[in-house]
Amino acid sequence: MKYIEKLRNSGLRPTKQRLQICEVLFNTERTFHFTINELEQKIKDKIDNKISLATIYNTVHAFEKKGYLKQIPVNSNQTYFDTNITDHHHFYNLKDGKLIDLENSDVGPINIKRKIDGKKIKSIEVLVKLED
Amino acid sequence: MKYIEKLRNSGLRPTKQRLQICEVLFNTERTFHFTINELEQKIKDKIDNKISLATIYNTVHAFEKKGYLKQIPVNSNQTYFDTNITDHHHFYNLKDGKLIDLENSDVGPINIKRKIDGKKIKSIEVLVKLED
DNA sequence: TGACTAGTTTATAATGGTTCTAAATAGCTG
DNA sequence: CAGCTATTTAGAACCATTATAAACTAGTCA
Repeated sequence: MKYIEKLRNSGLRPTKQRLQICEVLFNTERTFHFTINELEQKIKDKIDNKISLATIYNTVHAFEKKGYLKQIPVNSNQTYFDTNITDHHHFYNLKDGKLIDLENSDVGPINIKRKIDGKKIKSIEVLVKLED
Repeated sequence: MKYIEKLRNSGLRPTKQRLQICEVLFNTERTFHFTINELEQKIKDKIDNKISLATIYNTVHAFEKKGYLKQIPVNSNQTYFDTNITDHHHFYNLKDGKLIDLENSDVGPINIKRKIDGKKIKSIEVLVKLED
């Protein structure tokens, strides 16, 4: 299995559950956005055995901490994640709560001119809200 | 009271509670960011009578709908609001969860080149996460 | 291979921000 | 003032997320 190495190299034990979640998250044609609930559903559809909700939360947070997932800042009661970890931005369709990737070429470079003493920039994220 | 007109013009009855919340939110030297909990505390400090939490939620949402407040997209378990309703962006200090305004001149113009059929852009928001 | 140990998984309970409910209250219009 | 509707309120309900603590498992070392 191709994810065993990846996990071990990150200091995460390659458990059956984590490997299965890797399949769902990363063994895809395209990257995608998801909430925990949507991921839970996807796992149910693709995996025979059950993975508990707590494990899904644990795993998603572990993967995020290792940089395999990104959280997307959106105002919603649910947390959105992205399997596309490259620097990029999002449209957020207010009507259905769906996100759409924006390529960097669609936005242009963003240059933050102001500095805050003792702090460094971890990320720059642009959210473009869409309405009808 | 200077907020009576403002409220009436928006179709909101100028109740005692709403006027008091207006004082806390808008009768200030500077604009500021807040969560509902922080606002609740501020109200307790400045107002003699009690305003119920439900009313605070109702009022904040009513004001947001009327455009007197903006929600700021941040990944947090709490919702952040801003009394500065002009177009501007934010630093988000991950350490303490505090927001800092970025002037538009600190960021430069953001030009979204991609269009989505049938949708128009409601807002463009940049969040710059800060770490140590 | 057989423990030993630390890391994981799991069901379930707990937490906490937010929303709902339904009854009491207060603006507004005539 | 009367009557109507909007608003306020305490408390319950909701629901995403986190904590708990017991069972399990991967990795290690003899």
